[in-house]
Amino acid sequence: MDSAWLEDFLALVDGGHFSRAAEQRGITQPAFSRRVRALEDWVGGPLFDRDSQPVTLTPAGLRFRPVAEETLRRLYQGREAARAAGRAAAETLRFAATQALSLTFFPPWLRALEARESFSATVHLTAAHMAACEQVMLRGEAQFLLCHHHPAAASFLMSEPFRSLPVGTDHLLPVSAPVPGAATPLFSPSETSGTPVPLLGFSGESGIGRILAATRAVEESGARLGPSFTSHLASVLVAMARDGRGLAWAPMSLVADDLARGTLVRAAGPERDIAIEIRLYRARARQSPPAERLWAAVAGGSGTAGG
Amino acid sequence: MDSAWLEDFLALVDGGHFSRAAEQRGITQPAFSRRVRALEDWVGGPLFDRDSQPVTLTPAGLRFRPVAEETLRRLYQGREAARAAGRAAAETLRFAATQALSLTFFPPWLRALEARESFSATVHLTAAHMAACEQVMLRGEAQFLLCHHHPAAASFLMSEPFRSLPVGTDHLLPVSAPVPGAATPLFSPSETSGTPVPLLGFSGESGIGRILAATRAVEESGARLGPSFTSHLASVLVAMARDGRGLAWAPMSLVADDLARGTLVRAAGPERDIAIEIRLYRARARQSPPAERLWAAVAGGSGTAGG
DNA sequence: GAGGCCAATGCCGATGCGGCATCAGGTGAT
DNA sequence: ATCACCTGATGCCGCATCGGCATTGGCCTC
Repeated sequence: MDSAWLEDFLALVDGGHFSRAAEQRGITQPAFSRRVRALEDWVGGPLFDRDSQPVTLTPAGLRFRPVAEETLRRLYQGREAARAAGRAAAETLRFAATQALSLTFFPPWLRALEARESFSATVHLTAAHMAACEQVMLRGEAQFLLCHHHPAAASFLMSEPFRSLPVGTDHLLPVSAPVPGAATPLFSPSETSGTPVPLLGFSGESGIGRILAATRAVEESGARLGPSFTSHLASVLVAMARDGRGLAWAPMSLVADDLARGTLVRAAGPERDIAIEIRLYRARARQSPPAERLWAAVAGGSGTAGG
Repeated sequence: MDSAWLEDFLALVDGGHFSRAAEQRGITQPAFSRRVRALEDWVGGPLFDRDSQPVTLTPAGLRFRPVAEETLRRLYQGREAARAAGRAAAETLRFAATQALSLTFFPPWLRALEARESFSATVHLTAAHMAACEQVMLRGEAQFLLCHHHPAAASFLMSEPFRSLPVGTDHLLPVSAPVPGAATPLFSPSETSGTPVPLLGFSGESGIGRILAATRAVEESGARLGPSFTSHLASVLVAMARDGRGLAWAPMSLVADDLARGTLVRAAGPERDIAIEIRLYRARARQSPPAERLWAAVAGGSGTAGG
């Protein structure tokens, strides 16, 4: 059943004459006649009484008329809706970001970018731990991934089908709640007393955890550390540290406020800070125009492209 | 837009694989692939993400899915409804009958026919005056016409494209209200007193009027008659006569009750009665099966066919 | 009875569709 | 790492179908 047949049908109902309706539909009268016949064959009975002038609808045709009208209306309406949905999806910028960056870095970074380049696209952000973010990127569910990067921590994101740009810098540093009333840490890697320092550690899915493991930062701190709690969520570990539950390595972006307010203090000197980058990753394959515009804006505005 | 494309679309949504959906749809995978592509071209954007296994819907496809489902449902539903409408119309027996026969003759005649032949078809009856009935037959809006017939009253119904069967006999007779308290007519054609007898006459559209005109019954009655009221409706004239307003020629079928009850009396002796037939007319052209069955039943059960 | 209008039909050429064979990308097993 | 297999896409070809043209046949009007 060709939807053109329905248009033909309505044109004939409207015009009342095969030849006039055919002209309106832009085909010859014989072709038009055959298409009407085809529709009648499909329905299974005559729709028009050709014996009267102008041609009139049979009972079957009378019943079929609203069907044809509604079907066409729904079809064209549906097509428009699908197009709109496709367009909206194409213009949506889909980000993935690790949770730490979603909370602190992403909002002002996006705002600055929007202010500078006046993006109007809608934005979708998937906040997850690093392993989940990588899966999202692999499945193409996000166009961009914002995460921490350290040369020692390998990832397939550094491989051929992906590219990245640096968009900021950060530090990983050990923090702890302060000793009550003082500015000295409750726990510190340099402690040598009997009980091990309780460590608030990252589980394997975490990007920061990978960096810490790769740089052997914990081991090299020289501390006797006992894992007391693990999470893949930096903010959870920070909350635990704030509560005096142990020592945690956290990104500066996440604990700057706490350090300023004194609710957390450095547990080691700045010389032990691990410098890390914040990078924006994308698949090398061509993305949607809005995504490409964003990439160009990031590349042009903030740093040099990297592989 | 071919509705088959919508079926293909839903099959692919369901199956998740081009090759499996193609098999289900009874075509090869390449052809199926092209038809899906054709639908996508028509919609104006991709509906499936072919990179995932099984293939998944894009946002546009997700939006289009209910459209495809509803469109197909409405289309098939509408087709069935149209078929049913056509079938019902084809199985409806459409009669036209003059009003006098609609009221008295038609109901018991149809009941007897149904009892004898066990028809189940629905019946439509158009009751109108003779001229309107003829138009109905000419336009094919009725398959059968039930009316009075007299050889002297010509009609195109006696011409080649029509056939007829006698289904009963009747008489036209002059009637009048009785003289109060007696069984003699208030008005009679044999009256010779000064004032003319008021005539309740048929207008030209009436079949009975034509017969009376053709047989010159009124003139040959020898009465001095003054037209006082005309109608194309026999029952109206009878009601007027019952009210003592004059003399009317009426079919026996219509006034038998009145004569039995004495609310009307004969205004002339039975020797002046005009014998008429009740005939069933049809177009010679082949009619619907139920109509042909009815015709055969009438022809076989009650009389001999006529031209 | 002739002419005009209307829809149906026969015929032909071009377009398009489907099938076959093949290609290309990705995955899993050895 | 390689091969086998499964996925969907594509080039090619034959055939069915569709549309246009010319014509027929029916009906109405003048």
